[in-house]
Amino acid sequence: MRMSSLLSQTLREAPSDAEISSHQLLIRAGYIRQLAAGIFTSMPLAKRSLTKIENIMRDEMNKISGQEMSMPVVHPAEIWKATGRWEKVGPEMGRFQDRNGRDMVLAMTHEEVVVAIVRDEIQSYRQLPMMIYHIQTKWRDDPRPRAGLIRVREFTMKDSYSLDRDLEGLDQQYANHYQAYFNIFGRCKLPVIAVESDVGMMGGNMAHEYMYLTPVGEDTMLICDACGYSANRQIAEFQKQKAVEEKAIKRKKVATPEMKTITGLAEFLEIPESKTAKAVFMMAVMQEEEGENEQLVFAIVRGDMELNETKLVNAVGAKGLRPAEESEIIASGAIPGYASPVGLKDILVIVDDLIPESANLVAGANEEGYHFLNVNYGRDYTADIVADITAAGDGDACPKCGAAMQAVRGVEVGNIFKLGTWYSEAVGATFQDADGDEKPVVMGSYGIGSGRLLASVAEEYNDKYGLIMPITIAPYEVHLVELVGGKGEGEDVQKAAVKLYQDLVQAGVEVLFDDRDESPGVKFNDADLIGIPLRLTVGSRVLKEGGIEAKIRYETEKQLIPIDEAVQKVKEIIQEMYAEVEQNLETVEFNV
RNA sequence: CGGGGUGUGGCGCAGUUGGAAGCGCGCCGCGUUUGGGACGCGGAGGUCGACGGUUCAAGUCCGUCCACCCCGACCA
Repeated sequence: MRMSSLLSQTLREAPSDAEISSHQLLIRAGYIRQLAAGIFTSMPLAKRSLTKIENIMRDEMNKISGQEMSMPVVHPAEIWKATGRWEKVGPEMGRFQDRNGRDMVLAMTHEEVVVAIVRDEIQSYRQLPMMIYHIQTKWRDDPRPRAGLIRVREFTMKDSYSLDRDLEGLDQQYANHYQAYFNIFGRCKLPVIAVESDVGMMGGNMAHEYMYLTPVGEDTMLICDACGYSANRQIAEFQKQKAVEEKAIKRKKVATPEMKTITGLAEFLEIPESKTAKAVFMMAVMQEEEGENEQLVFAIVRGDMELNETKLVNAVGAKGLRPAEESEIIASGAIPGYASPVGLKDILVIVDDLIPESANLVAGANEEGYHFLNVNYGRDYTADIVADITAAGDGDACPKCGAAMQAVRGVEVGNIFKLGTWYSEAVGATFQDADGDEKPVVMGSYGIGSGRLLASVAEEYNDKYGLIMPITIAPYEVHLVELVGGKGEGEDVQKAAVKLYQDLVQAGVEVLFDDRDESPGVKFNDADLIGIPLRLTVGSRVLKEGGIEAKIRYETEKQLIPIDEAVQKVKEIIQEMYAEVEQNLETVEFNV
């Protein structure tokens, strides 16, 4: 490709609304342009990188017997009503009506289409196991797109779906994906860790997220260096410090005027926050037979700990949660700021499993301006549910080995999910098994967003000059710079550069040829910015020495290559780069 | 949806008490330059986010709305 005709201008300065480096550099280097919040155009450079990423995904999916297909982006609402997600999913789903007034959906994922196909196409166990995938546009109207390509509303995703006779088959396909995903990220040179993640409402029994660890990420993981335990904070467990005190002390009411927060209360009473009980009121959306129903949930955690909403949702079996309004709290008989379950009736109380193990806490007296001292679970009140509902934090003890865990941030670049039979049962996607019984197909779903992967790689590999793209996903393998300056020698340089360009292309090398009439500084800076791993320079200075100059983007040395060996030598360098990536792929252990 | 911020040429920005819309980069033309974002001369490019109001006069003051960014809520 000749740069003189490439649709991509580099920018000396990043747009002011780009804050993180991958966003700034992808914009500055001309890879992407923004159209609206969370909606981006992939310019030719990004498109080439994305195509390479997608081809890596294809390769790895094909290796584990995936069949590529293409499912529609626009769906009739019926298939979403069939699984109940038409109602379940909120405004995140794009909905519109066609000209005949029929409800339509913009695809945010493709389980519905998969089960619709499976229902019609899979009749026999002889057709299973099977794995299908596609690389397709998704629309999720995220309330807060951010950080360039890290979190967008429209994106392309490789999503695959495993279909099996039984759970053993699912386990196998899940394990296949577990490894294939490490291969995909490894081939893109993106370091990731797999962490256990929330399975949510889908009846699945296992899910993992692939996290690229970076401070710009918005998920928090707890990882244990000692034993390797790692989990998303949403579900991370930890060992809690139990109290050793006697519980016998008598309950006592004290005046605590204007002390509505735990911090204020602890200061006022001169006690640590761990000696208080924090009351959190949530409205839980419960799925009842005749539809949804909201119920007030009174959650109690120790004052120094944080409620984990995901754990709470799972513990009470709710569809979702929202903070309760003050009026809803008052209607229950509790006083906001001074609430406790002591003396309250007809309210769903759920306490963290540490609470029964704690002694003599300060809790609200359900009276404006008063708290109780020495409140004890069991004696003063009981709960409907006792469960782990607090969030693990940095330094908390590992649930497996007890060592202090680290809280780290990351970007979720992929996930794998054992769905089970939830979807197939919902729509009657069944097959006849060898024993003659009609059984629901057992499913798994697996996803990787290609744009987010590109952005993560850009975030990981850059310096003050620009991007440093791995050879496997760089838009081109070689950035050829011609320096046609000088007096009288320009023609020779140009001839040599054009010939080298043509020879390289002929030899199958992907070359971005900077043939523009620009100064050397501009060309070198643009080359650094775009971040193609190998840069070749043809200029009169080195040409006189009978060669061209080669520089690897992430190294400082340059080397002179005799011009008649250039094609061969370049191919060798490139091969080495590819080989280095392949060598570093890891086989991971996966224990189902 | 709550809190904060920003909207002036493609990008980055300035614009004073309301009084003729500017600068740098980029872009076009000519010339000189040519190994790390060259220089000279001459140009093009703007409904100042939108609408309404105040005023003799609005980029500037007032109101409403919109868009984008950041934090939070949210994230099959």
